Amino acid sequence: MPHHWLMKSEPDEVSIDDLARAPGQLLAWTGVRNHQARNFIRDAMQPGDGVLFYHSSCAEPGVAGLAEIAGRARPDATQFDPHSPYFDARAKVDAPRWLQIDVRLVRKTRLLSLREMREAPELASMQVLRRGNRLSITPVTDAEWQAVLERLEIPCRT
DNA sequence: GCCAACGTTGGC
DNA sequence: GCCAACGTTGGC
Repeated sequence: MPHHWLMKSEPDEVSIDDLARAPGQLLAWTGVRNHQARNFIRDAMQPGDGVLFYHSSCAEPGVAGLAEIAGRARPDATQFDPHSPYFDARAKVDAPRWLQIDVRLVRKTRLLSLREMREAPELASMQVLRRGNRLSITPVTDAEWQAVLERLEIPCRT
């Protein structure tokens, strides 16, 4: 049973256009430093899972495109890099603490703004919209996924 | 294990 | 820049 996800990225760091320009339109999703989000990568994400690529902490927050999980979880390389802002001194190569996973662009979409998402009754219970939510990766239900695609006027995949 | 202090997230 | 909300840290 495939899952769907919403993954937040600050466009100043990695935007939907960065993903579109990447070789193979594929990027490793690194820098997750929250246990719950990491556990989604480790335990639940499967190749082919749908991803709502969400721009956060920016002038126009919202869903900026569709992507898909493109590989398996593996140790996040940035945890071992002393020059990375995501360096974790407690992580060891033989005992990694954090995971990354590849994400491939499906298509860029119009921006489905946070405001529009909040106004959509079908999206009212989305985890990402819940008060106080700070998780950078949240599950998206089938119904929410369909509703987002409808709002973006994109035919649903089978 | 408790909990105050502090840091981070992220919309506005 | 503000601030609510939440996570993490570290003394006890």
